[in-house]
Amino acid sequence: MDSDYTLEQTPATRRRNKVREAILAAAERMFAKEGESGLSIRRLAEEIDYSPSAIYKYFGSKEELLEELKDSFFERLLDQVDRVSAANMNFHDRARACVTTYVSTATARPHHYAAAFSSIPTREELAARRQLSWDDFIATPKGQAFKILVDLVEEGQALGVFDPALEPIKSAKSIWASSHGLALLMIHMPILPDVQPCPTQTDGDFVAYHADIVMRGLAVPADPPHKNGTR
Amino acid sequence: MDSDYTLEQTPATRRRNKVREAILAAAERMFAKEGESGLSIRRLAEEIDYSPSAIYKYFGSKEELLEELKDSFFERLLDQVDRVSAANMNFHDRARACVTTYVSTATARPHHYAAAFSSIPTREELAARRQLSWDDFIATPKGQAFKILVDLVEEGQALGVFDPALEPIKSAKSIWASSHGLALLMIHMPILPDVQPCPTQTDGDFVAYHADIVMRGLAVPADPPHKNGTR
DNA sequence: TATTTTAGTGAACACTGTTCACTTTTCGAA
DNA sequence: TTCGAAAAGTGAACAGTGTTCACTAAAATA
Repeated sequence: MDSDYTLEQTPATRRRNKVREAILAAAERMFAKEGESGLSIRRLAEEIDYSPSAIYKYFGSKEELLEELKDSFFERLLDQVDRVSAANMNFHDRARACVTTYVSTATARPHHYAAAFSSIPTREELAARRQLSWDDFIATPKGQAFKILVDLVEEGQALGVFDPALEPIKSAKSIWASSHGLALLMIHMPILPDVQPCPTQTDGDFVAYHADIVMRGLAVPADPPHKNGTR
Repeated sequence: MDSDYTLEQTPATRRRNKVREAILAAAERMFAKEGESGLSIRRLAEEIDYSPSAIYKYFGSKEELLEELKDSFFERLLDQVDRVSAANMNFHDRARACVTTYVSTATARPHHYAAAFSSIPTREELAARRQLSWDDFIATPKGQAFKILVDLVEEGQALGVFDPALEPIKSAKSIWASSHGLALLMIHMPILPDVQPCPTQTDGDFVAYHADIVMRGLAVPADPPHKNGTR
């Protein structure tokens, strides 16, 4: 136990943190380039001139290490979107910017983003997670990202831009799904944008295009929902 | 080489196909339950009472085997959506059903769907894929799925339901992104639907809700795009 | 200075996908 | 039917993985 404030690090802990950071930096580099399969503990150890078992003095397992990479990435992502959501723009541009920022930050580090949503919970894990309350969820990074969207929808409704009949939480989930989907489609199927006959279109443009369509989906409808269009 | 029609299988090839199917069936079972990490060649061999090396007489590699599982899943998925897209319903319901069918088929086999979009192409692979033409793309299963959406958008525009100013290909990509995103969000973050204060909402309901919002995004807009909503 | 805690290592374990020389079985033609 | 070739299947081995653990060397503490 440290006797006084632990804020001032002893040389020992400073050295230790330095090694830890070196491990993380090398892991980050390898992971960004080759993804989870390209990051092996042994190659990582070789990269930083340590023995493989040394890494286990800093991280409990490879999964823990990866978790840290993913988490810090998602926090960067959250930070970017948070900043944009508080920017000084008119509502439409701001809302669109939230989506485009999210997608472009995600696609800038494809392996990180894909890995951040890679785990498929089992039945038991699912049951366990059901326990956590709304407040607990909102405290997690992903919960905070979600809250940004909920607030955005509510603001849009207050401004009369979004349909007041929509439920903010559901709408936020819809926006997230649409953004998430575009990001992953661009990551895993980057052919799509280029197959179109008019190759003047770039990736970034389509992201904005998609964002606008998403916004339009929440807008005040033209008239009572169509019931025509029968075959 | 076979002298006559190869349609009538010899006992040898029939036996061979039987073993091949047995391998695929066991692999399918293991993969559906535990995903890619839970499917090992050795455990698979044990499951069907063969030696690990025997499997390599039927599949060039584990990746090839997985490819076959993923492909056949995606073809089932495509088939489902294709059937729905040709069903006898009014346009709105049919379009919505395409999305909901896609999502629920995807989430019914989470590991399959996630794996079908798991590969992240490298620079070189990307350059290679850029070569393939629109016609080549449309011939692939994913291209066919995409084409269903393009046709759907064009039909909606012809019916006056969708905004004629939208480009069908871009709109189709937008729909796919939104559907893809919801499917993966439900697979990887199944907490989301349940955190809402009103727990009467079930998963399936939200899929339809989301599908409706997606449709609204393509609908004829209420009036010339809003320019208000300034902060 | 003596002792205890920490940092780091090398060898081992239990896995993995994959290959290859080898045996056994099956099949088609002489 | 017999003989040779092709196919089916195997066991051992290789190279790789994550992880553990007894062990040494160094640093921090008393």
